[in-house]
Amino acid sequence: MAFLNRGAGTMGQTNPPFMSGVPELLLLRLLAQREMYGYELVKSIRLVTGEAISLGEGVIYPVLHNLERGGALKAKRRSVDGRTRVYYRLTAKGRKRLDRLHGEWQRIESGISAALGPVNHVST
Amino acid sequence: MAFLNRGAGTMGQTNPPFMSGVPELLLLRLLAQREMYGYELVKSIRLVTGEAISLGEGVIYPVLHNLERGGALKAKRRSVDGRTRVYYRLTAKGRKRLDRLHGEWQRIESGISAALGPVNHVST
DNA sequence: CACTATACCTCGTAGCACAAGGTATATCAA
DNA sequence: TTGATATACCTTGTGCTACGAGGTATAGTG
Repeated sequence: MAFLNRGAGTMGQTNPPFMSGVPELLLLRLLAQREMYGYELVKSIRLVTGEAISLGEGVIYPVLHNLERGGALKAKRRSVDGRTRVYYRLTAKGRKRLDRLHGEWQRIESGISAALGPVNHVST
Repeated sequence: MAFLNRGAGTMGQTNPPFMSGVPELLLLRLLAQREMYGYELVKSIRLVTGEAISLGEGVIYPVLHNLERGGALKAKRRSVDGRTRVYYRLTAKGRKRLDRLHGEWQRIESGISAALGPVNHVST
């Protein structure tokens, strides 16, 4: 069935692993509440997830850059106390992307929930 | 800080991506209910997740083999209608692994839930 | 003056999930 | 008979994500 290749072209294009994009989702979500800078986002993610998820700067910064390049975020450099911060703000495009990713996540999450089980509540 | 390398040894050992291991979790969970064979598991995952998650044979079989090698599963070949099936059964070790992965998943899932939002309920 | 915290960044790599393809048998239809 | 479809197993190569490590620079503290 190699002939019904998705994108056409040179071949060999794989779909992103089904569980990926969570870092992106978290970033977009946080930035939907207020504008923040990278280092702050790193700390914030650990905080809001109750230490459950801890993403390093090596994960955050590249994602931030990608999102900006894609037009989902707008960056603004600002100097505070002699330190340069890069603040990110969600654009309309980013908002849409957030909604899409959010939906995808919910689908997956509820799928897994269903598989993991009835959770053995008190039965009727 | 390269000196506080986790396992010691040759260097360069990375942690598994924080969201991985879900295929494994699903397989273990299904096999905790009853013994099944590979091809059946492929279909089953699509079913129980309500089409939300669809893992191909290229994902399932290798994971199955790994789990068996690790002693979490016990395999048994059986011939049905002239077709050879490899049935997998959960071992005690597999049961423990399932519980561990299940716990980890819950931690992560609730972390993400928390981040994604209070869901804007009626506030006090 | 060293150490820690803040704040940005990039590079190399490990590991995972993926598509594609390959083997073989059974069933059904043309 | 031939071909297609479904069952049932498998492995190989690769794309991509997330990861750790490391690098720069400034500010504050002991």
